[in-house]
Amino acid sequence: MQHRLLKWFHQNKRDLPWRTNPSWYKTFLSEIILQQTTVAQGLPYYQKFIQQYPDIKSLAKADEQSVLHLWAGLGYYSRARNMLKAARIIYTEHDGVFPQDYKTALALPGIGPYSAAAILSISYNLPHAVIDGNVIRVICRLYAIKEDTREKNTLNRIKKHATKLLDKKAPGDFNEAMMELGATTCTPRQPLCQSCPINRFCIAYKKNLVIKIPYKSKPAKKKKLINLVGVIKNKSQICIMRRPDSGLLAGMWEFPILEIRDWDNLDIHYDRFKSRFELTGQLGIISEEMRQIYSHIDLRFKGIILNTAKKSIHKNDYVDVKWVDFSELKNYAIHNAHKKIIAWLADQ
DNA sequence: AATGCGGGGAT
DNA sequence: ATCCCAGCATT
Repeated sequence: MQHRLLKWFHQNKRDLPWRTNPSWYKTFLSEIILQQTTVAQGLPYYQKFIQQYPDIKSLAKADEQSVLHLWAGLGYYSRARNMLKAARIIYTEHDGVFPQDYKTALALPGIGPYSAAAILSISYNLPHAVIDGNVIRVICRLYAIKEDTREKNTLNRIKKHATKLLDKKAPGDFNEAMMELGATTCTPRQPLCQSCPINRFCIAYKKNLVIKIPYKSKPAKKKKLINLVGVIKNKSQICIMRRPDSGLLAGMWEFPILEIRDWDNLDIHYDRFKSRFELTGQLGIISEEMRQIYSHIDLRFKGIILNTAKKSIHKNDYVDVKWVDFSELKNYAIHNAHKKIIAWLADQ
């Protein structure tokens, strides 16, 4: 099994930038970026990061806002913040080299069981089996495991299989091969079982259960939220604020918002917005409804332009305030929902 | 064990 | 509109 898989991998692996002249740093960077993220989505970000921060020293010495700015749009922003923290620890406490044992790796911020196993196996050929979404799917099908993959019990079974299967001579290649197979052949919806190198070992394939496996229970329903997004203008300047360092979109810049229950009584919302930020001013145009789906929130929002004569403003829970020209907005780490507001403004 | 944390693509 | 994908940290 291992031999067939490895041979397939060597013949079919995708040509990805972290695979040419590999180093632990490239692996580290790519693995953090690819957490909860497809290669297609993460690739341009990897290119930007390796260009701007080519080695551990340059990353360790970067400031958080620069890293968040480069990360903006990719989501799960704590990954960026933790990656920076980890880089600083590696640089100052581990002589600038990624730790070579599992426990020490796991202690780094943002490095969990998956990333530790991935980096240690790929960079140092250490025998740790990775368990990611691809591996879960491949193993569930190989052994026709029908139980809910959200359950701890099921994951423990999968981990046992993965550890047993791991090729101890080439753990890095084996791990990459399993994930590559899951990403390109043993896919969720239309798996290419005919061209799978290990279909002869696959119980789900034999029993015609491939499309029913793996089973995953439904996640909780998303909470619905509605925001009024205030584009507060003083002459040519626009007000942006930075969110607190924890919680949703931590540390990111945005236009000040007001949470509302529905779109009725817009005049009242408008007054509440002004009193919340201790503003006076004239209401301008209001945008069409926009939408952003987060992992646990379904957000609908509209932009509303507000012209004010003064720059005094109340911060509320925000930690920083700036007045900038429209053209300067691109220099700030602004999350995707409010990039949609910027696109709307650009259209005016 | 459950929840919080983004974004995008396919159907 | 509704499905799906993908790890880590905190509670």
